[in-house]
Amino acid sequence: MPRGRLTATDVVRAGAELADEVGYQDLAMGALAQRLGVRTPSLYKHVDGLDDLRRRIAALAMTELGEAVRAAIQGNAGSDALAAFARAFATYVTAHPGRYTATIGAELTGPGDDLYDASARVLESMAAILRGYGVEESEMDHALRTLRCLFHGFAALQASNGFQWSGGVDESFDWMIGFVDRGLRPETGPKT
Amino acid sequence: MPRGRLTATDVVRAGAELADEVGYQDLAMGALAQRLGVRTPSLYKHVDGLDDLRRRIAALAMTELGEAVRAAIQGNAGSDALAAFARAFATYVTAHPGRYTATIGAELTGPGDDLYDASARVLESMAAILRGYGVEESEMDHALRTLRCLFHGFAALQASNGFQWSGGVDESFDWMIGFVDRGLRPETGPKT
DNA sequence: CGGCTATGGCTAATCGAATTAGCCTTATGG
DNA sequence: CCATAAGGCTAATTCGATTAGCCATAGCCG
Repeated sequence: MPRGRLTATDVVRAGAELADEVGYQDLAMGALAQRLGVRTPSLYKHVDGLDDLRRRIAALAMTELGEAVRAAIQGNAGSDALAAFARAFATYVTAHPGRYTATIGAELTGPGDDLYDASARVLESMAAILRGYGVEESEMDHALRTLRCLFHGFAALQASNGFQWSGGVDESFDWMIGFVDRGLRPETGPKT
Repeated sequence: MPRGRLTATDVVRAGAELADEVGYQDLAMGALAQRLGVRTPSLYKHVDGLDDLRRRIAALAMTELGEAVRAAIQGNAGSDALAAFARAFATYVTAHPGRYTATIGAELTGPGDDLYDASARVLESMAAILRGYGVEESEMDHALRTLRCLFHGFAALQASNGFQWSGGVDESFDWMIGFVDRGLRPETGPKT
C-alpha cells in the first residue's frame, strides 16, 4: 500500500493547484506538504525551497498557457487567430489565477531556463498571429511587445484584484481585441 | 538633540525608498527600522505591520504617479496628451520600480481607501485623454480598461524583469503609443 | 538469496523575520 | 510642577522556512 513516491513533477503540480485554490500569496511549504500527505522537510528532496517551487510553478503555467494558445490558434489566421488566442489566454488566466500570478514577478534569466523557453513559445504564437496580419518584420518586435503588455496587463489586473470590473469584463475584453484588430489590419476605411 | 520623532508618513516614505533600492521582495521591517535608526518594534507605533506598510506604499506610489501624469497632460490634448502621459508614466515606473511593484498585487477595496482613490485619479487622467480623442461615452469604459491593461502590463514587465528588452525599449514604447494613437484617432486614411 | 546503496521520508533542531507584551522616558499642556 | 499619552526600547513569542542527521526500503549485484 505504499502510496507511490513523490516526484518533483507531483510537487510542482500540487503546488500549482494549491496556489490556484488559496491564492499565490498563501502558497506555503507546510500547506503543500499537508496536501501531499507528507511532512514539510520531505518536499526539499524534490524542490530546492519555496523560491524554486515558485519558479517551477511559473514555468508550468507558462508552458500550459503556451499549449493552450497554440492549440487555439491552430488553423486560424488574422482576426480569427487573434480572437482565438485572446479567448484561450483569458480562459487560462481566469481558470488558474494562482499559477499565472507566479509568472508575474518571476525573473527571466535566459535560454535554457524552463520559464524563459516557455515564455518564448508563447511569444512565438503571438508572432505567428502578427505575421498573419502582415506586420512588417521591422515592426514585429514592437508589435509583439505591445501585445505582450496588453495581455500581461490584463492578466495581472485580473489576477490581483479582478479590478473592480464588476460588470462587462467580457465586453471590454472583446472591445480591446477589436481595437487591436483594427490597428493591425491594413487600413480599409472608417472604423465603424 | 532628540532626533525628531517619526510619523507614519516618514515610515512609509522611507519604506518606499527602501523598496526602490533593494527591490520590493526584500522590503522588510528590520531593514526599514535600521534605515530609520530605530528598533523594529517601534515601527508598529506607526504602521500596522508589513502588509499595512505595503499597502500604504502602494497608495503613495499611485498618488505620486497620479500627480506626475496629471501635471504632464496639463495643457495638452489628443496625441500630445497621450504622449505626455505615457512619458510621465514610464518615467515614474522606471524611477520607482519598488514602489510601483507594491501596487501590482494590491487589492483595491472601494471608495474611501487611499489606494482606491489614488487609482481613480489616475484613471481620471486617462479618461480625460480619451475624451480629448472624442471617444464615445459608450466606449469610454472599454477604452479606459484597454489603456489600463497596456500601461499596467508595461509597468509590470518593466518592474519585474525588465523583460529582456535588452535594446529598443524606448522605441517599442513609442511604437505602442503610436499604435494607440492611430487606433483612437478618428480614421483619416491609410496608416502610413 | 543476502547484502549495498541511493532515494525519499521522518524527527528534531536551527534560523530569521514578524509580531506582541509590557516597561520607560519625555514632550506637552493644564 | 505634575499627569498623560505618544513613541522608543527590551524581552519574549510565534510561525514558516530550512537544515542536519537518522531510518526504512526498493532495486540491484555478486
